[in-house]
Amino acid sequence: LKSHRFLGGIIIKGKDVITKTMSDRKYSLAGLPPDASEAWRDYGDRVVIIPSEDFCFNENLKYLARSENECMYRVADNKVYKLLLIEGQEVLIELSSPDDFHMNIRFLEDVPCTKYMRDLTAKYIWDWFDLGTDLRPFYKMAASDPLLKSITEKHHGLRLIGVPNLFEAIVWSIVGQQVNLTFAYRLKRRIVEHFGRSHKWNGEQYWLFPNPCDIAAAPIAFLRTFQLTQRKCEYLIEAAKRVSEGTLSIKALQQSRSVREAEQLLCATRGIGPWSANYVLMRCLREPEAFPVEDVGLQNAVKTLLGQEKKPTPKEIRELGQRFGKWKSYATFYLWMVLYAG
DNA sequence: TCCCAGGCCTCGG
DNA sequence: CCGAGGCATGGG
Repeated sequence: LKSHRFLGGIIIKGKDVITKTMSDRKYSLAGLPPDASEAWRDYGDRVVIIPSEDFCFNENLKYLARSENECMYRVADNKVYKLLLIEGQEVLIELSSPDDFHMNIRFLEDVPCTKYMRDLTAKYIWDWFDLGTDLRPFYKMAASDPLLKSITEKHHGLRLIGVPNLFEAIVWSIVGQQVNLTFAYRLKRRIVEHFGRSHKWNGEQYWLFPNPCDIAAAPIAFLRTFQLTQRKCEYLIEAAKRVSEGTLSIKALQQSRSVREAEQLLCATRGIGPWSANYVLMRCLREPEAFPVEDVGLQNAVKTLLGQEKKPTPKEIRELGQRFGKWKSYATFYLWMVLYAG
């Protein structure tokens, strides 16, 4: 298993000077926790994840259940169901928690026959829930921040749920531009249900996200029938080409020398602007300083919390970001909860 | 009908 | 470099 990490550096963004301190992150996207034997226990037919502290399964469930139209997993009866592709093999899992802290991974249908496969599955979940991050410094910062204090207390134990698949993160960021979320989920579902692989279990269908090459080869006219605009069709196809060619990859982004450079790499693809780039860096690359300033959800959350009439301007949001330091992405994620959970 | 939606691109200064 | 305007499309 490879271990990746961003490199540190200084980046200049507008008038802001941000000091990068990424190397202090304990584990990253493809890194195992320091001691896997302490992070989960393998019981053969199931695996029990043992998070580090500051984890509350139910808070994460609230985020996962935010939309009825989400097609990449299913939340029902306080359990999460998801189809994974591990080493080319389909693995259907059920996630539950007996005590709101530990997570049980149950393998539905075929139990992976090797411990290696079960370890990779556990690691996927570990990464998906960002269990390698020590949230204590964030909570310490948030406790004295008027904007974050109440929501971080209310949703204590919420993790920044990731989108581990780069292509999925990019597609979602393009599809979600300038349309309401209900519609965006519908668009994504149409794409996934046409181009993706699925597996039926117990009367429900579970989907893998489509391969970029299939979307790269799709005619625009056909994508248009999903009610995507002409522009978005072009953007999706272009992005799909770059991901399938390898021009855009997790590795390339991780090898960027700064967040700024990673942002520029993403923005080099037509249709990916500052919002999409930061969204992808936040959800897929887990860049702590990623900050989607243009995000209307973020703006509305701040507006609500401050009880203002008008949405804050991007400039005001950027100023807020200053005091979030290297926790901008986490602050954003928690602020979003204002919209889902009231 | 009108405004809004988890923006991006182009183009004129 | 920046700001305004156009783009497209469904939801409420």
